[in-house]
Amino acid sequence: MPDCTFYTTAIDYTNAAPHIGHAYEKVLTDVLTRFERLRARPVFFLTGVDQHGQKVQQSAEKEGLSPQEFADRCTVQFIELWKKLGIHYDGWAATTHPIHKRVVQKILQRLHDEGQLYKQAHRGFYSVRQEQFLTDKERNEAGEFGPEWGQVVELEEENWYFKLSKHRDWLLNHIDTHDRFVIPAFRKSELRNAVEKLSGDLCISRPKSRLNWGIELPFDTEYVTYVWFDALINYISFAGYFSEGGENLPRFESLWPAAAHVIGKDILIPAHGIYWTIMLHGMGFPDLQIPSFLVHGWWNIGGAKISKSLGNTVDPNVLVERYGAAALRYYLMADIVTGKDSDFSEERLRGRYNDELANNVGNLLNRTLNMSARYKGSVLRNIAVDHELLHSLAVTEFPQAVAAYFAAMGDYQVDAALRAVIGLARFCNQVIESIAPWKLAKDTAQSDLLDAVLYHLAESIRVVAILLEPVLPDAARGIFRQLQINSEPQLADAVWGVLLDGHILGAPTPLFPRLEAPAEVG
RNA sequence: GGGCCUGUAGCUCAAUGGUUAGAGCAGGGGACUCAUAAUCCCUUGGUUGGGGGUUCGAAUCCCUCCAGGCCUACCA
Repeated sequence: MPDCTFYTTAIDYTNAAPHIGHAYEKVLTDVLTRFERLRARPVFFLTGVDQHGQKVQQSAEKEGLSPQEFADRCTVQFIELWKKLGIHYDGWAATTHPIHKRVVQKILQRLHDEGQLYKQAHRGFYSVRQEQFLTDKERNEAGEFGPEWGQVVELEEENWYFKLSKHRDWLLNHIDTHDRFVIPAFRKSELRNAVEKLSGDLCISRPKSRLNWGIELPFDTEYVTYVWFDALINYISFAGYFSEGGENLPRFESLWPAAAHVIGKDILIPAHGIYWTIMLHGMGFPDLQIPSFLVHGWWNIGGAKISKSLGNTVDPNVLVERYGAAALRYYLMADIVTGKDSDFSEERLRGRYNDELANNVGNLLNRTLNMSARYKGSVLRNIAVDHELLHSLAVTEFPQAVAAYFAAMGDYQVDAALRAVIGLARFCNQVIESIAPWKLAKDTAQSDLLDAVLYHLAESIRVVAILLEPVLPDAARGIFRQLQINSEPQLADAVWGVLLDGHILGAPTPLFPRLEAPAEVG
């Protein structure tokens, strides 16, 4: 078993600028990773870019660049965005990297040596314009290939194939016997249906005469590797598989199998659920070494899916500039149920941020620190006072919120985890209204109760900060600074009673300034 | 055509076959003054898409129809 939790994301295709869906997947994985770090468990987060393939080659040609130049230029956009969003990854998978090429070629060579690959001629209809073979799927209702394909010729071409179908029954059994193989469960049944229909093998090559932007087959240099076969291997090539040492890669045995490949619903079938899983099995990985998939949904816009042709793409860079990384991260985690689709709305982004972070959490911190400074000189006293509501906060609400948070995070339900945290903060605001510390401050006989209220609030806020850390790492540290806690947030401290008697709180500064709608443009 | 999924308050979502289907936001009314015009309380709002069935009991299980999404295909 691995001793380090390994999360990966899909690697993004360097053919277009990142959109909100790319950002969501990386933030989600970043949050899962930070959660592991927060509880002091070793974790490795791998993400990257998929740079080979026909579309990159074509786009590069259009702009008069080499494929590498084009891919590099696109790659920078992703790296810059991850920096802005605070995505803290441990490994970067770029498929044009020599390490990756070497591993892909070693795998291919071995599969070839073991007789798992074969060469076969394929005769079919080929679109010269689109540079691809057409199947019956591409025929229109009249049974013809439409004008969008340009000149269509019938030709014969030899290619290399991976014996996929002989693993079909194994895969069905694996699906049936491994509950967490695909999360959420309904995606698993979709995959199962697809596998049952599986027939035929996987073409893993492209002749160089058609496409040369790829990894050369080591045993047949007239061909390059099909882009999916190449790309999927990033999950192991950058995790140290077949490492020769000295490459600054992690130790493969400590990572594998991945706790979750975080992917979108569009690439479960067939790419990951069938191709990748069978590739691993073909390479000799036993059942226990087969990774799991966490399949997330899509952000729609106005009910329609994001597409360049509809022109409804949302540039995450614009959102970060407009609202900040924290607001975007929070919204992307809070307003979608992991696995399902959601509708993107800037109004909801502002609404949830203002209500839940600014008005609820931020203001709770602010009013608590203010009252402490005003009434108690910012000195926290841990005094035992018998008070029903405070008792219920410390003994019931607090542990329940922490437990709900853990349960939700364990199921990748970040939205539910956040609800638990916000609920705790909300309860604290209710406690304040109910006890009204400003009234206690006018009566010296109530001094101990006033101290107790402030202590309970500070403790709750401290843990709210810890629990928010995976989603809002900077804000969590901001809360710690205002509370004048010098340690780093960690889940081991998400228990009651850590702040000491006599602890001095800091001065309040609005932590989540309210967001306004951008001014209407023209 | 087939398969999978979804349908719960205006919106986003809860509710493991078990009290009178809940929460947040939005809407309405009020209170408070520590605070980021924040907060708190009360409140409006439901034929759980329709219909039928199983059950002592159904949002939940079964059938059917409707609406939507995704996948896939002339062999279910």
